Amino acid sequence: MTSSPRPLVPISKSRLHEEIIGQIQDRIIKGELAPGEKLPAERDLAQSLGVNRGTVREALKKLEMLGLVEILHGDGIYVKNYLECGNLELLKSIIYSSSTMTAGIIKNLLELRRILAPEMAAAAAANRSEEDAARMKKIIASDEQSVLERDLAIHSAIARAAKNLPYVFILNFNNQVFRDFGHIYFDDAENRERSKKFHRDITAAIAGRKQDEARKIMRDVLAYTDRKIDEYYKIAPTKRRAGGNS
Amino acid sequence: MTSSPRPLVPISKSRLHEEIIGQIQDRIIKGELAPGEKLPAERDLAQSLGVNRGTVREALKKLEMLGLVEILHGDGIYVKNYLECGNLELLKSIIYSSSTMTAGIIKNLLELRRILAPEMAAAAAANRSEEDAARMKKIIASDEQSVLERDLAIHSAIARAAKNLPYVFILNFNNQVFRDFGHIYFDDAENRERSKKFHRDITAAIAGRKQDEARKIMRDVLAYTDRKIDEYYKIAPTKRRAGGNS
DNA sequence: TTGGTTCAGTGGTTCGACCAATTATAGTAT
DNA sequence: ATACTATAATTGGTCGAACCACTGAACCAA
Repeated sequence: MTSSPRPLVPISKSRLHEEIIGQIQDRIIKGELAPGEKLPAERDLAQSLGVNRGTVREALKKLEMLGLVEILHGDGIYVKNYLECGNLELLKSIIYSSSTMTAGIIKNLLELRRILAPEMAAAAAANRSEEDAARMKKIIASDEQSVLERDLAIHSAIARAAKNLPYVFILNFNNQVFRDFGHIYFDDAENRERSKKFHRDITAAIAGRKQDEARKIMRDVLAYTDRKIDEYYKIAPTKRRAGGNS
Repeated sequence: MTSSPRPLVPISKSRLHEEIIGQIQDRIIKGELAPGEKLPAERDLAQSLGVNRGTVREALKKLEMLGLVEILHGDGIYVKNYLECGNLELLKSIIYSSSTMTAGIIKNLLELRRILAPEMAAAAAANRSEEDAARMKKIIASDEQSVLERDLAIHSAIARAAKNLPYVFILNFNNQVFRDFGHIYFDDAENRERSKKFHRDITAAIAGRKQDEARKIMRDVLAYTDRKIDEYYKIAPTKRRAGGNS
């Protein structure tokens, strides 16, 4: 109740080609379209969907960039094995589309974070610039945003301070997911206070270049948050719509 | 020298819109196009580039999926801050485009792998199915592929056995990069033998559900390989073309 | 069997037109 | 002068038809 702004609605901006992407993507992820399978020709797809060929092409361009299909000039369009691609954007689609997997994948993400984040916090303490420290202090000082947003910002700042670009990308992906599921943790007032303290402590440790302390602070806070989130999913394993298929 | 077949040529398939993507992407990554900046209208871009508007649109659709631009109906096209997106596909573009950053990012990737892989190996030992064990044994039995390919396959199999989908995606990304840079390590005959032994040992540990052993084997082998690769970059820090800008 | 040719199918690109959403502008009422 | 409204201009979204470039398969010739 306290403050669950939930930024209104995503709103599907119409955009026909997005609809086409969704349809094909779903069929691939559900396994209806097997890897290696050949899709109908663009002209046939356009006719089947009742849209213009150019619109189909725009959708296919996005699907190709996602790593779901491979387009071969003069040959055809083939379904790729999405498990063999390394596109996290696609993983996000899977998380948000199949509610049966969501809880499991969230747990997986938390596990990865529990392993990586403490080490990256230590790296941040070692590699931080003055600008990094200033950025973190500014975040904990601002009282405007929600605690959730500040938490995401702090983690992002730590990633930048660690000077590990791939980790920045992974962390950003994590944040994009946690922004939508973080309310599980931040709806509780005590948890919010605990986070604020964490923000101050980790900022002080990194600003003070104390690697071991930063690592320990991060490890402890994640152990706590993960336990809380785990309890939530244990209590309400599937509070979502029933009637889903396998 | 042993066996560098170099399968002739990949050949760039032209594809006009790919060229457009490259141009805009480069300008954004180089900072010539700042985040928030508005791009020319599609019609103007088409005229400037001397191509059709539909072609420009296909390029923009891919750039949007990459997370480099944001397209607003009736408004315009805006450059996004790519550091705030979580798209690893984009990271790959950065690795392959700016040779000045490549070595550093490779080191970053190795660091992440050194942290994650041992834990995931332990998780694989805990969660593996019979199918996972069989897959790994099949890989080490096949004598057809190169050691590099077998190494990538083993790591991929471990990731799948760990039952952590996000890690599968991250690992696949790693593999895509290491497939192009792995020769740094696998050109050496002794290293190749060492890898073969590692494949056997880690497979046995995971098949035997020995978590601690799997973790240790993975940690040890990565400590060795990373040291070798680090030596390479120390000896030949920039063996590439000179004259690059900052 | 080998190599070259033809041909149908498919993706790639182009042109021109119109629809839909946003923004800027001018105008009106208060 | 201000605030609201209607209009026009700008921009992305879709459409339709046509042609180019590449691929694969069938066919033919050496």
